[in-house]
Amino acid sequence: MNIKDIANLSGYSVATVSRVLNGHTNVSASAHDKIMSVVNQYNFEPNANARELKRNEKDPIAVIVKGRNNLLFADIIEIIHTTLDAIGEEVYVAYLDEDENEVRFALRHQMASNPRGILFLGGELEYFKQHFGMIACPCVLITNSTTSLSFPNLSCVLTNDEQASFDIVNEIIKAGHQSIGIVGGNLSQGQISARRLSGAIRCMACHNIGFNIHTHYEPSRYSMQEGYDAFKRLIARTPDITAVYALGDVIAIGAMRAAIDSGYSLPCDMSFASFDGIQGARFCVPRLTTVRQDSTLLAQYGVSTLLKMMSTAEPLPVCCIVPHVIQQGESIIKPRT
Amino acid sequence: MNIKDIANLSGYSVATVSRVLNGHTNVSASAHDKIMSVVNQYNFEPNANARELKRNEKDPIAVIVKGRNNLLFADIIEIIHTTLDAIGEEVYVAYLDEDENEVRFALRHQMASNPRGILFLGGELEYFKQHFGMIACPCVLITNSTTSLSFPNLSCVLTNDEQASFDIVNEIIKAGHQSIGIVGGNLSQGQISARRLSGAIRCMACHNIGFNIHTHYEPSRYSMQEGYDAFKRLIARTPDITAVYALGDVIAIGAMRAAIDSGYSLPCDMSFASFDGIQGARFCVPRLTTVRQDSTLLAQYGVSTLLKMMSTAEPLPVCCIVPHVIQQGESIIKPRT
DNA sequence: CTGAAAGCGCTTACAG
DNA sequence: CTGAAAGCGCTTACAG
Repeated sequence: MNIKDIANLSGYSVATVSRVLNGHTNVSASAHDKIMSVVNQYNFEPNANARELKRNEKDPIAVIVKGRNNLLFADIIEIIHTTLDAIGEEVYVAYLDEDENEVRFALRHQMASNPRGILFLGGELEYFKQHFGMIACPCVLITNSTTSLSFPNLSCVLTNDEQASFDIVNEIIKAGHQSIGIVGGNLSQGQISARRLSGAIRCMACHNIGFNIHTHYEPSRYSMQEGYDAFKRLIARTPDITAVYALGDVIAIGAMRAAIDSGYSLPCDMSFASFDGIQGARFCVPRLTTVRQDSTLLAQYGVSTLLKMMSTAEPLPVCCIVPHVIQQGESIIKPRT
Repeated sequence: MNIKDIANLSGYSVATVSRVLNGHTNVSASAHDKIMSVVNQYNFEPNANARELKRNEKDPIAVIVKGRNNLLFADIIEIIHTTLDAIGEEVYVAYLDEDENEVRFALRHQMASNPRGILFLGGELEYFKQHFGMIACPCVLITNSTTSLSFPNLSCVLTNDEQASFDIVNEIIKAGHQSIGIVGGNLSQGQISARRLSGAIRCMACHNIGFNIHTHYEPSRYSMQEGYDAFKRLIARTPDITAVYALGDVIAIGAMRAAIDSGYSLPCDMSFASFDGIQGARFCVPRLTTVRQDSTLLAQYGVSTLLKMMSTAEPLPVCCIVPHVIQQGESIIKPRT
């Protein structure tokens, strides 16, 4: 069943059928009604490949997701889908591993499908620096800053990781803690962990609290299991800490579980704070005090920025900082004296 | 940049370029080398729309996901992606709301894109009964049984929800509980919740334990917040229960939090068991005793079943039951006497 | 308002 | 081994 069949069945030409299908107005009411009746009778949908091949030779908006196990990204993708569905935009989502080169992938995808716009969820700035120049369509990087790059077709929307990290560590310090361990991230790759760490260190410095990265910091990937293991290593090395700041909620959930298994009772013996504000943070025991990244805003600004760029002849790249908010839980209390 | 440009640049015809690009063997080594060198120089990728339009006029495998917030599905999708990527199959994923008609969607998608196969994650049998007859390609429904339908191009892979539910409730009863509340699901739609409930009831009946669905059962959608609320309603109505069986881990996590907020201490005052085996179940406090659905096997059997059907002229629909396993946690202990 | 025709970028018989 | 040509299912000037 194709447009030619519909033409035969309705007694009109394929051109007129095509016009009706695309909502053009220069069609008589009787042609419109006749054609739509047979379209509906057969539940006809035009072939997407042929349509895109002609239309403007542009494919749907692409979403390139870096990392498969990221609950925040999962949230954001859902909202992107909902928003774009609502305005009738198709979405193509590609999931890459954390260490894959997303810009290379985008280049290949551009060749094969010529997307009208690309949303990157997560990204390594080094890759952008090297290869992004060959990307032609408007793009938005969500959760990382591109201001150091200044490509004309690349905007970004993100949380101010450094300041947010400062703010949440401030909560720990306000409660009276002087020896704070930090768990999570990998400083050699991904500037995000580095920014969070640096905000934390700045906050401690402001309060004249010492921080030795060799003894008080322990890296970990963003998973419960790795958070669990990292806490165990940290506490074995530096048992005098009274509070832990985990660079992600999933890390914190693993770390808290490790603390409990190590005989600590929470939050009395050890305070915890973290980053992200995933749903589980509000239901775990104790509830996490965390700094919430607004996934809704990240997604909505990401989409609206991209759409604006797509509809403007001379796109003006922007950098959009989404507000964060301290979400009070029960995981921070005064240290034992 | 298209295949014609590559042809000009290399001095061969588009036909020969196309042959090289598709790995045909009837091409001279010199032509192959020359053409590949310019393809690589420009990082050329053939246009996907034009290619699919010609090739066999078939699009990638489609994955139709019912419900956007399902952690088990998220797991399964990830494995599907990985498996299919590895053999060079493209995947198109569509997320529908829980109450959308996935078979109608598949019909429209078939018209527009003519997929070579469809994987349904979740599905309402009623919709399949009504409209699936018009779907032409091989399909596999994951997490629900299609044996009552007998379409020649529809297989299924699922956990035996009824038996798994029986087994986990048996754990509760073995610990000595006599008054068990059940939280979760919605019996009017989605046979899965009904099967889980019925396995639980059968188990109680086997042990001569009474169960009054009006007092001891409380429905809930599959989310932490709804699990929280449902527990509160249940405990207000039926305070004499000593154990709760939640039909999903996320419901259980919400319900446990509600129990704690109601002044219960866990697991001493109230035992919990649930269904699914998501990652968080191993890190929450107390660790959940749950019956694990094997997302890896569900995904792998789903994919391999689909591929087999796609490669066979006369596909033989199968129903594949994936083993479940009781995952011991700390959430079930003897009731207080 | 409508139709005949060109063309989007590919693949694949067909002929050599 | 290679190329000229047809055709996949659409959309859109162009002409009427």
